[in-house]
Amino acid sequence: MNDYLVKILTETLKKLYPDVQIPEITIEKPRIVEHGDAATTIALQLTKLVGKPPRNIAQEIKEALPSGGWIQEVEIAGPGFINFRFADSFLFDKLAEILNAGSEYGKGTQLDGKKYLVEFVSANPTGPLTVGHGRNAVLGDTIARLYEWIGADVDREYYFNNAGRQMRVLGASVSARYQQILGKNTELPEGGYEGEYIRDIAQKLVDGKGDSLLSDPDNIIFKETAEKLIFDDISRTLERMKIVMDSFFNENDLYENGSIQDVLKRLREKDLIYDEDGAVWFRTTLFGKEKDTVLVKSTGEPTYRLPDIAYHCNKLDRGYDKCIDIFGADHIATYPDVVSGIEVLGYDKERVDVLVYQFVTIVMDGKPFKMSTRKANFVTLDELMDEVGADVTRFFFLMRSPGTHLEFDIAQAKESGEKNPVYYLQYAYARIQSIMRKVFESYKFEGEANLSLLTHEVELKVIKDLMEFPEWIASAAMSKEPHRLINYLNEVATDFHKFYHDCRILGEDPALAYARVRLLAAVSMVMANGLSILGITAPDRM
RNA sequence: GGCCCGGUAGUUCAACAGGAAAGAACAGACGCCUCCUAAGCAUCAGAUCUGGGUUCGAGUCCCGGCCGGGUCACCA
Repeated sequence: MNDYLVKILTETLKKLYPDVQIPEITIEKPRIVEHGDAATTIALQLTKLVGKPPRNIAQEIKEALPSGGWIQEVEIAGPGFINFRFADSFLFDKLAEILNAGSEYGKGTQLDGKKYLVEFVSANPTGPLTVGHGRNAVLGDTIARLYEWIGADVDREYYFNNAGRQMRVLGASVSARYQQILGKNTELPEGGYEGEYIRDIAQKLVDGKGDSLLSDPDNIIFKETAEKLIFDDISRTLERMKIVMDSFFNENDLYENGSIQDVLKRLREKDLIYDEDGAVWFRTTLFGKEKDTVLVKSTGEPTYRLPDIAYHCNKLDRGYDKCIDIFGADHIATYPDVVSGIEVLGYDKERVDVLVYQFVTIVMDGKPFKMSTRKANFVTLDELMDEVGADVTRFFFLMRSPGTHLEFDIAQAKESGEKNPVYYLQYAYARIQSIMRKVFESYKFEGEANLSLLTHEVELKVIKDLMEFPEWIASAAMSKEPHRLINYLNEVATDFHKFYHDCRILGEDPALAYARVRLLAAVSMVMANGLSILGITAPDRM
C-alpha cells in the first residue's frame, strides 16, 4: 500500500512541479483514527521548494491525484497533511491474502539467504542461571527467532571459559565441601562459592568415589565434575525457557588451536602492539581511546580482550554474514576494542553488531536486591519459573525496551497471576478457539466466505491491524527490540476483545457468521505466529 | 572527571528512527455477566527533569545544567 501511494504521489508531483527536486516521500500511519489510514507530509516539506502555503500545495496534489482504486478518500487536514482512507474492497482483498498465507503470514524476505550468528547467555559454568541472566537469554533467543522470520539462517552460540581463576576457585570450593562432608574441618577458600549447589556436587562425588579423593584435594576432578553438572543444569534451565543452542564455544580452544598467538602475530606485524613493563599493549589510543590497553599481562596471561578479538575473528571466518552479541551494560566498554581489533585485522566491522541491554534491577520486598553468584545471594531462573512459569518469565524480560532498566519485582511477578499482561494476549487466542469450537457445532459453511459483509467499524479496524503484522516483525528484528512486537500484539488483542464485545457469531445469519469466522481465523493466526516468535505458548483454553 | 544508557501519570513502561490531540498496565473512582470464557469491555481522574537552540512542527535532534544506573584495571 505504501509503495502504491508513493508511486502515485511521485507521478502526480512530477506533473505538478516539473522543475522542483522532489524530496523523498514517506507514508505514515496517523495516530488518530479520524486522520485516516495513511498520511503524507509531503506538502509541508514542499512549502519552501514550491513557494506556496502548504495547504494550497496539498489541495493541488489532492486534485491531481487519480481517483478510485485502493483509495476511497483523500483529505487535507491541519497545516497541510494529506490523509488517505483505504477502500473497504482493498481491506477485504488483504484479508483474503492473509488467510491464504496461513501459518506463513508475517514472514519476510529481508534477510533471505543470510547466515547470522547470535551469541548469548555465555555465562561461565560457576553456578545456576539467575534472574540476572534471564534478560540476556530471552532477548538473544527472541532476536534469533525474529531474524529467522525475516529469512535469515540463524545459529545460536554459547561462549564460555572453563580455564580462568573463577573456575579454579569453583573446583577448590567443591573440594572443601567434599572434605567437610567426610568429616574434615576444612574451610572454604578465600572468595569461595557459598551456594548450596556446591555441596550437592560434593555429595555426588562422595556417593561415587567415597573418600578416595581425600588424599588429593587439588584433583582436577573437582572442577571438572562441577563444570559438567552445572552445565547440565544450565542446559535444562535453557530448555525450560525453550532455548536450544546450536553450539557451545570454549574459549580454551582459541589457545589450543593457536588463534590467540595468530592474532598477536598479525597485530605485531602491523605494529599495533608493543611490549612495556613485561606486558603486551594494544595501541587503542590510535582509535580514540585515552589509554592503550593491555592484551597480555606481565604474568603471561592474556586479558579477556585478546580472546574476545580472536573469538570474533573465528566467528567471521566461519562465514557468517553477521555476528550479533548480546551484552549487559557492564560489557559495553570492551566492545570498541573488539571492533577495532577485527577492523585492523581486515574484517568489515559492519559484520559484527551488538545489542546492549540495561541491567535488571531485582526488587524484593520493595527493596533493590544485590545479587552475587559467589555469595549465593540470587534467585535462580528455575526458581522463578517454578513460581510463574516459562511464559510469564519470557514475557517479562521481553516487554520492555532493551535500552531501559528493567525493574523486576519478584513479589509482583509471583503474585501477578491473573493480572499478568501475558494472559491478555493468551486469553485473546483462547477465546477465539473457544468460539470456533462452539460455532462448528451449529454451523456448516460451504464455498467462499463473502468478506465484504464485514462492515462494522471494529471489524475493519481488526483487518487493518492484521495488515501491519509483517512490518512489525521486521521492525522488531531490525531494531533488535522485541517489545515492539508485544506492543503490536497488544493492540491486536485489544481490538479483538472489542470485537468480541460488539459483534457476535453464534445466532447471526450464516453468511455473516462465516465472514466473521474467517476474520477470527486470521486473528488467531496472527496471535499464534506472534506468540511463537516470542516463545510463548498459545493455549486453546484457559 | 571522560565516555555510554536512561529521566514521560502516584508506580512500571509505550510513543513504530521529527509530525496532528503523548498511549497502556497497575494503583484510585464509577458502570457492564438471563448474552460465543468478566483472565474481558466501557467511563472518569492523572505526565514529557530544567534552561537555551534548530524546525512549518520537538518527548524525539543540538548545546548547557540537574538526577539515577553503567563503565573507564596487568578482574572476568
